[in-house]
Amino acid sequence: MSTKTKILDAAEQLFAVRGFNGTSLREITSQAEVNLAAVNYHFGSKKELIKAVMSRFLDVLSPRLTLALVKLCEDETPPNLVEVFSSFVEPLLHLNEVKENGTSNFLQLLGRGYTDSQGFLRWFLTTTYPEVISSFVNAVQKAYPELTREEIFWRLHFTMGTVVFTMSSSDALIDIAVNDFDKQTDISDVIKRVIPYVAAGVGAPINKI
Amino acid sequence: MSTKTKILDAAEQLFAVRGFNGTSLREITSQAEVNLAAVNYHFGSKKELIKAVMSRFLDVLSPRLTLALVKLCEDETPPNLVEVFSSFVEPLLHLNEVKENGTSNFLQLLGRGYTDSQGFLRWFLTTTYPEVISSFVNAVQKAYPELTREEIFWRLHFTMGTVVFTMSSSDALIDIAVNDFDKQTDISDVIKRVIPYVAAGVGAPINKI
DNA sequence: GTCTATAACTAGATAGAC
DNA sequence: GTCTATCTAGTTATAGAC
Repeated sequence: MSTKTKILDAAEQLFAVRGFNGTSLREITSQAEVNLAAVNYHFGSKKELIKAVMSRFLDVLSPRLTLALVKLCEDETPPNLVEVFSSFVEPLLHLNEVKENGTSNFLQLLGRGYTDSQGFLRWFLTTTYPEVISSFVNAVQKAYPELTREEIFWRLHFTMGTVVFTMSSSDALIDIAVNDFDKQTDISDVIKRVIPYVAAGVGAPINKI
Repeated sequence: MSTKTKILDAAEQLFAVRGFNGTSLREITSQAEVNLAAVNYHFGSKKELIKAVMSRFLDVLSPRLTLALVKLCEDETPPNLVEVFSSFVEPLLHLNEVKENGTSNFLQLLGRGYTDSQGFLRWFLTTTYPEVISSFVNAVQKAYPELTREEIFWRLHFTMGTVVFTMSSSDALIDIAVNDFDKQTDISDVIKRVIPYVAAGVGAPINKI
């Protein structure tokens, strides 16, 4: 296993748990059992390392997810919102096959990236992987044509919040669920629970304000 | 204006924008125009300062919100979910009268607190202000009795995510909305938009998994 | 490519003069 | 209560030997 990969793996796990700001290069390199200077040799800076960690997931997820959404829209009959959000399940869970804990790590990182580091990750995501977002907006518009683009904008951000926040604290939530309700739960259960919630939210009646 | 208040005001604003980890005591004291050592003199540590900033809001919000929720549940007819979530509006907007930008700052801080600092704020909130949470769970249960406690647990966390995430990036979202849709928007508009979303989410049909 | 050593800087906290 | 000065420990990043 190369030094580069060792760094990426350690960074991924630590970033997910402690956030980007909360993780030092020293912690990463000591967990990876490589030299501190290796990060700067291989990635140039901490910011570039963050991008590399995210890209490793996004390069796998983005085409799969875009394809699923485009395919759904090709049907004669328009999709419903539960179907739109269900399109995320396979591409997201596929990350578990690429990497141990891939799905959970990725979603937690996404959550971190939106609140740590003043929106730099939002910028990176929207400029580097815009096709995911546009195919998603497209699918929602087909499923619920009465929604204005403005209303879609807001509701997609609410959805992003729901998912990202839930996932960034999913470990704690799963712990609580196991203790309080004595139910074994994992990340795919959480995903299945969140789909009806966000589908209903996006599909809520339009409120004139 | 006392040194203590000057520190609280500066910390509140900086924490909201940059997060707790992302704000140094030096930034706070220099914006407050007080001496660095004053923070430790008045609050003891950065952690205690964070608690003090949050408590200033929670001491006002908590009784008002609890009262509104309890009152709603006293009616003969059970409340609907839109009414439950609408109960939050007045107590939240009231924070604007206590402090300039109070509502927005508080909600942003709440968002920060859930992702920064490994759940220490979650612990602080649930142990110090438990009556808000229990009166909320109670109201939801009255509005939608078919929901199991476990399902309520999950959906309330999804809701927390929606609100907290939206609010922690509300400045950026409002900017985008103003630019892309040419619509003046403020925090109370965002709150009004989010209510139908979360009400529909919590009220979603139950999915057997 | 990988290492040691260290530069250059920032963090939170505190002792002690006033 | 408020100040300066300083401590200790942490940070990212890099120069240069191997």
